[in-house]
Amino acid sequence: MKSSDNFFDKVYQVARLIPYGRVTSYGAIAKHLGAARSARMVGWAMNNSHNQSEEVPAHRVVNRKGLLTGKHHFDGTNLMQQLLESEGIKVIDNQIQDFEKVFWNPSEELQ
DNA sequence: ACCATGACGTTTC
DNA sequence: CGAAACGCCATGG
Repeated sequence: MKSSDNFFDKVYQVARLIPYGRVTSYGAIAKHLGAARSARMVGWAMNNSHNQSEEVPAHRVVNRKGLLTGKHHFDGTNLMQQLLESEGIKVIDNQIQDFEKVFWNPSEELQ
């Protein structure tokens, strides 16, 4: 356990706030946390999300292009895609369709 | 303290 | 329009 888990904790909390059928990007979360240039850290936090006691919907977090870059880190190869499709999100070849439509901006939606 | 890595993002060629 | 390089920042060795 780290002392400055605050950053990671924030990422996890925001990730859990993602509504059903919606997705967000690492940069959006990072920006909302005040670390717009730490988008990579958000991804790193997701990598550590398995360390968290509570489950984190990391499958709802993708890169700015709407590409499931992190699907490779899931148990299955297409688990992430299936989870998103299960929520009504169209995913083709690791690419989310209508990404801007399902995009969830924490800074705006959460206000 | 320094070097290497990473589920990103933006700019440049 | 597509690919590559650079930048940013935190964690680990």
